[in-house]
Amino acid sequence: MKVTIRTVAEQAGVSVPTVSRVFNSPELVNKVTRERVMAIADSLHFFPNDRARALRAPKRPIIGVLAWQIKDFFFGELLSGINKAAAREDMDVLLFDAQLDSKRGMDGLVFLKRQQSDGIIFTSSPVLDEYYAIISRLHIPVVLALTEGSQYNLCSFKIDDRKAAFDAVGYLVARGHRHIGMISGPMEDTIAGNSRFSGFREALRHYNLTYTDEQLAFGQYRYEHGYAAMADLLSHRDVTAITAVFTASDEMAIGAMRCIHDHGLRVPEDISIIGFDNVAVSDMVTPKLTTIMQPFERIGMESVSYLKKAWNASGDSSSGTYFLPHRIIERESVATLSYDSS
Amino acid sequence: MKVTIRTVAEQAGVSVPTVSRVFNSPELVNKVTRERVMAIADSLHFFPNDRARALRAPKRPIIGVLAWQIKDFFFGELLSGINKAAAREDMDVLLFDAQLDSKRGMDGLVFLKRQQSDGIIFTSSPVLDEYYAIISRLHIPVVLALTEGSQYNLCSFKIDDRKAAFDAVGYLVARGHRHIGMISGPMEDTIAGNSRFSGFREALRHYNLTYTDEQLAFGQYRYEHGYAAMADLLSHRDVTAITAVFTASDEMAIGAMRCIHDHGLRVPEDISIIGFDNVAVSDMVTPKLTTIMQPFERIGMESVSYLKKAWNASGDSSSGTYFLPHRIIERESVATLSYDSS
DNA sequence: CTGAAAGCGCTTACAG
DNA sequence: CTGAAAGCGCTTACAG
Repeated sequence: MKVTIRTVAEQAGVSVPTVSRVFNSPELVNKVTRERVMAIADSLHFFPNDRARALRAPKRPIIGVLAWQIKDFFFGELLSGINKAAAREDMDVLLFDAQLDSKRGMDGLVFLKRQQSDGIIFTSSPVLDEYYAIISRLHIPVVLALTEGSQYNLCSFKIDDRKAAFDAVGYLVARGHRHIGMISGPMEDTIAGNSRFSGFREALRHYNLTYTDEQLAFGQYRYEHGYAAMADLLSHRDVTAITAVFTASDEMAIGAMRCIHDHGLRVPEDISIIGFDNVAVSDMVTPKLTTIMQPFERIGMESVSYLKKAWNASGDSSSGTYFLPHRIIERESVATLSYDSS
Repeated sequence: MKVTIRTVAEQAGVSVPTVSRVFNSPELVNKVTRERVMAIADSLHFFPNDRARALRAPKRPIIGVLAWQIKDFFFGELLSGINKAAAREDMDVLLFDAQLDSKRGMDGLVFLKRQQSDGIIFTSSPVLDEYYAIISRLHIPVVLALTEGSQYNLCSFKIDDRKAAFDAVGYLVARGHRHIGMISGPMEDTIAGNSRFSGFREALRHYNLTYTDEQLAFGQYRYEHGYAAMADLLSHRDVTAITAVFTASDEMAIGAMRCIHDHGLRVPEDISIIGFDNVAVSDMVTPKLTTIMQPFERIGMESVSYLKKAWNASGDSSSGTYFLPHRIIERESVATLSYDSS
């Protein structure tokens, strides 16, 4: 029933090594034999077992990817970058979806290792001590994408979240906004939460803008959280007088825009919104969302290059955080205020 | 450098089989030995090679998934369903991204097979003869998700696209629309293109509505295609008098809504739109999109169950197309017309 | 309870 | 040009 290299050898009346050679170094085998073997292999629908082969022969490198949640809007773009780079470099990629469950994430790390990954790309979720405990025993290079772990001496590729947040506020200020609110991620999230908030806070100070707690609301990055947080912000508008809101994710920005709409106000005429991510949908909503672009595909590709370098440097791979350039994508959700309104 | 079961055995002063037992049937080995081996394995950071193991022992089934384009909005949901079901059933999943390239798709099929997939879920792209030529030699069950291949005797899980399109028109008619346009996928696409158009056409006949070529425009499912197609439809509005448009994908529907907006018209007051898919974003745009829901996660899960059944039935797996129920999700993009407007 | 032997499907020196 | 032998990392009867 099961057809292996051996079945082919028997049918063709040659030895197993000969069949192997037909597939791996055809030039070493006599033309007639080769063609006979090929024909037999074909008629038997033989496919070599790549896993058995990998046991003996040097194999294509395998990149393991740990996804925090595969459904995330940006994950597809990140993975797409990983896949493109891997295809170009003749590597295979193995994916594991943690489904937002950190226990499952830890299992995933072990799974990827046991499946012979030669390196791992760990995405988006903050590195916890429990994760690092595992990572450090893996003895294969691990690179972080869209998250950071400098305290563990891990290398990561991301944008400078703090600076990007600072720039978002700067953009708003340049357009005349002086009262700016923020919808932030949770502070426990050191990357997309805390550091984006810090950049925001720093910018307010830098530009000498007022700040009170009523200018801030929180959400877990999803649409409905953005909606609820905006409702909160709107309820304090009499005291805060905000004319613009910076949001820690595009999805929350879109929720916020809807909330504004439902309150009978308009974006950007009454309130301006600037998002964060530049996921594909931010260009599909009306008004189109002005936002901070994260180069997801590029981050995926850089992560792959890093792993490749780490293998060659075998052992002492450089650590540190590599900031890839972010950029402001100007679209339709931010209005320019005339000066006398400040 | 490389630590295998053998390294552990040597360090622990036991044989290789004993180490193997410690990991696979710990109850068979003496407690002290077991604990010593565990300790050594731990200190050496030993992880068993699951691929070598699979060569000898009965392994967890592997499901290969061929994605047509991983970035597609709905693919994440489909894959999420596959992953959940696979995790529950103790199966592993292997993913290959064709990146819209049918040559790469064919390579992917072979890749998945050679990597020892026990079954394959083939997604979304129509089955071509070249694909089937490969599929038929794989000798493992292949199930289609969101596409169809009854001419090849393949089993598939999807919704009844034709019926769903018919229902979309029915919904519009029930709300008083008599002049209905469509933005269709390409006719060469037998699933999302041709069959949805057929359902549309049939419904027009069934409800006795007029039809001319000017009521139809085409696009490749993306936002910009929807936009362009809508511009086309709008340019003939003086003759077609359409008050509603049925669209073959949500993404095109969203593009169409933007086009209407840019022409100074409003959805749904001036033109109603009904989409197809119910991807996550259709609930995030304004107006929220009324659309046909495809149960992506469920389709993913059913595909997994099918493969499981096919393995047990070993050999003669049932073929045929299984239609999962679609549903109309009523949101904000369709207006109810008063009768005298018809 | 533990080890020696055989083997999973393949590859790669080594002879001839 | 081709085969016999050894081995990749592991597991599983079979003895003892």
